[in-house]
Amino acid sequence: MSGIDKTINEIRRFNRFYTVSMGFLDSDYFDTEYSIVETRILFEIKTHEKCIQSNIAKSLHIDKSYLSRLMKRFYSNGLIEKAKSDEDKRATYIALTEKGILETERLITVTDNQIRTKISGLSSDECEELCDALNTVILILGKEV
Amino acid sequence: MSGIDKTINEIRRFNRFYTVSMGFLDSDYFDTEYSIVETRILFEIKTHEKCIQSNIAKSLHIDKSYLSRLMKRFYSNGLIEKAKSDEDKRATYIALTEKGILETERLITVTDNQIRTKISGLSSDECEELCDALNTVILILGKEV
DNA sequence: AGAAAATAGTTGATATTGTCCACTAAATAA
DNA sequence: TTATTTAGTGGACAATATCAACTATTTTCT
Repeated sequence: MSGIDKTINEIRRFNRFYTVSMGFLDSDYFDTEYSIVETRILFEIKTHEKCIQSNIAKSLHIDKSYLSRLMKRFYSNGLIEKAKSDEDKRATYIALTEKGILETERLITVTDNQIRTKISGLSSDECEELCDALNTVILILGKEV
Repeated sequence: MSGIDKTINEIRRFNRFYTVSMGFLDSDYFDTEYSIVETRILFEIKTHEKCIQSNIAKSLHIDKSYLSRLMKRFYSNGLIEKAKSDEDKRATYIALTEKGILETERLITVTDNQIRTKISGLSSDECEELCDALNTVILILGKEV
């Protein structure tokens, strides 16, 4: 078996482990009112200036019409505000409202606590080793994308 | 910030990266006729002797009624066969049929190839480093579950 | 042994999530 | 200037998932 094949197997094994371990399969695992995708979108808006829908759709690989509807809901729930772009009259800049910021931060806290529970038994050496390992994966795979 | 907090942040960062990178957000990314969960179930059946539904439901964290319906579909599509358990008359042993085995193997090949594409640019050193890192994550987090 | 609780699995009803296509309006390329 | 691409919306619908109620066993507990 070549190095590539070995790596593919390892990635598969990791994916089986990690998706279950983090609860990506059971979509209400992070027991908030928001789905994983919604959480990710809110985070995306929070961390990007002059955020427009098509960029979110591209970076998260989600359907633009689906995103449009989710945005509509965020808007009616008062989580986001819109501002017409001057540079491009088709586009709308999206930003979190005060309420949206609070809500997103609450969401982050909740999921942080869920992660905290998972790793509560780790020693600081293990924490460091884990961080290094995760970072290594990002560095290596990140070059590929 | 404590080591734990740093680790939580790193896990969040990793999750953001990895879910997008592997396409877990865009559910048709692995462009097969099967969802991620379905693929996982078929794999679970393939790798376990005397497989029963409640075990699958537990290990993948999915709803038993939902699983029941998916199984029904696998059955009508001729992917699985059932055998009454003698030890427990409530339970049914599930196994892949010949067709189910072929189908699952095809599925594995397809997803393998998708992973292969992602990592095609890696050197063998990078492959090894990646494997080590993934394995480290499993070892450290695996103790916790 | 017998009552109570737990487990395996199914089904109805329904909610949530996501897709596909067609469309308008504006921007960019030819 | 015509053609193509891009930003975003909405209708119609399909796929995915949840919840509660139910039967039939099995296990637990006294």
